[in-house]
Amino acid sequence: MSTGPTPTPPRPQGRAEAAELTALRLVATARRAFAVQGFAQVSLDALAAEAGVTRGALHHHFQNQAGLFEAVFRAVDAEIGTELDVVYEAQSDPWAGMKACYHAYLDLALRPDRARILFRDAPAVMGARAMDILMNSGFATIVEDLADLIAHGRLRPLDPVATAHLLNGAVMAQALWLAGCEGGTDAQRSAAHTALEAVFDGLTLPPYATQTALDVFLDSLSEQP
Amino acid sequence: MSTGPTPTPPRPQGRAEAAELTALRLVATARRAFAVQGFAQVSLDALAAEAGVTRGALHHHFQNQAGLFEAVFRAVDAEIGTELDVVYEAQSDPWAGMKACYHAYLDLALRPDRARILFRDAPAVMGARAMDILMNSGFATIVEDLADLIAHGRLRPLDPVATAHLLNGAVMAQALWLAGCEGGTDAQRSAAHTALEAVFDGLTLPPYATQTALDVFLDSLSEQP
DNA sequence: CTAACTCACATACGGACCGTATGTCAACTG
DNA sequence: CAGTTGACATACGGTCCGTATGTGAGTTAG
Repeated sequence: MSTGPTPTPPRPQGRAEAAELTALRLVATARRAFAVQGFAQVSLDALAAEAGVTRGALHHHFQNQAGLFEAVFRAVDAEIGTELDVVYEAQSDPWAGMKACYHAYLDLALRPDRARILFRDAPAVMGARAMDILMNSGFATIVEDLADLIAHGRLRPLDPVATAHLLNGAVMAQALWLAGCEGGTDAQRSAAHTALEAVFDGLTLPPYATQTALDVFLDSLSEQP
Repeated sequence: MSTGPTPTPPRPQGRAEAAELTALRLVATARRAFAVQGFAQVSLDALAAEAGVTRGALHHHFQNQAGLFEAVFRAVDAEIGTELDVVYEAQSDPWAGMKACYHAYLDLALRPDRARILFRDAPAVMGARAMDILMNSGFATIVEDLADLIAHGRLRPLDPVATAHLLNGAVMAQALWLAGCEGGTDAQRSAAHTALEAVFDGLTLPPYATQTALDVFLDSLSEQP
């Protein structure tokens, strides 16, 4: 067999692989353009030229500008998902892992190259589907983990599905709000994290639910205007 | 003087009044169009025709489509402001009045003919200025009232400006989130109100800060999925 | 091995739409 | 009453998008 055909051919690149590459190149180029210029300011002509193809190729892979945007949107969402997997694995405790993921989501999703796409343009371009997609990313996993935590007595006996909606809604609200303020000030971002921590405290069993995080946050308001 | 010229002439309508009328007509027509079709789907040709003028008149009053949108945006924001004044006056207690205003803001701003303009299209069209304008609507008044409440011992000794930012940010985050979900379900809306009430509880002095509202909300999650 | 077929992509076309530049006529002013 | 201002209409140029059609390389069947 010597240097026989590898299971993943590296060079030959049949027609299908080449097509997928151009689609990926278009998505990558579009992502950069959408992030810095915004959806409405991006010209498909310029975009295709920058990607080294014509608009014909673009319309072959994506129905229209909104379709291309949705592909970019899903790519960014998926990318955050894989990064969150790393965050989760780094924590030994499942409850700590879940909390770390929500905190990390705020930072990861609000990165300048992502915030505009996810939270500023997506609602206008995709409507309610935008938030639906973001909310349901890894939703099933969250529900499972919550059910486990509740079953093991780590959390109050809440409905896992409703609680997952609550947590996702809370973090999404903070993200939308901060994205609308150009990422927000450092104080605003830390306030969002503290508010999130307060929600987590509320989910734990009574001995842990002291609402200390919210108190600390409110007290800090007295000092730094 | 008999029937001399009234201070607000009802009929004659000089050139200035007529011009203002057409501008108002354009804003009113645009508001309806933006609310139902969304910014990007509105044609200025059709808009001007529906208002009974040409696009030349439109561009005489507004620089471009974004300028017209911003006029509509500010009109909606101002309209909510006057409605909130009524809500505030209906409450005898200043703290109750402030709380009622924030709760009312959620309902008033999320009305179907307003939510899309304020929270879905505005961030894409106007950028960060959108949230800036909404945040600063009546901001000075809120700060004054908070300072009074704190001085009279109704609230914890917090910085009024920072607290006003906190409250406005909280209600704006809830509104943005619900607007992204097509107004949200009834359960989501009541959850937003409950979360808001929890923040209010946290601002009151220790004897009142029992976080009961959040507890009630969390307990309710166990029953209705 | 070759001929037919498929498909990724390019080219060409028609049309909607926007912003500006220019024209016009009524209302105001000295 | 003549000059000026300003509100609005008309006309034009240009950008951009979506589709329809053409083409040539890659794939497959016989």
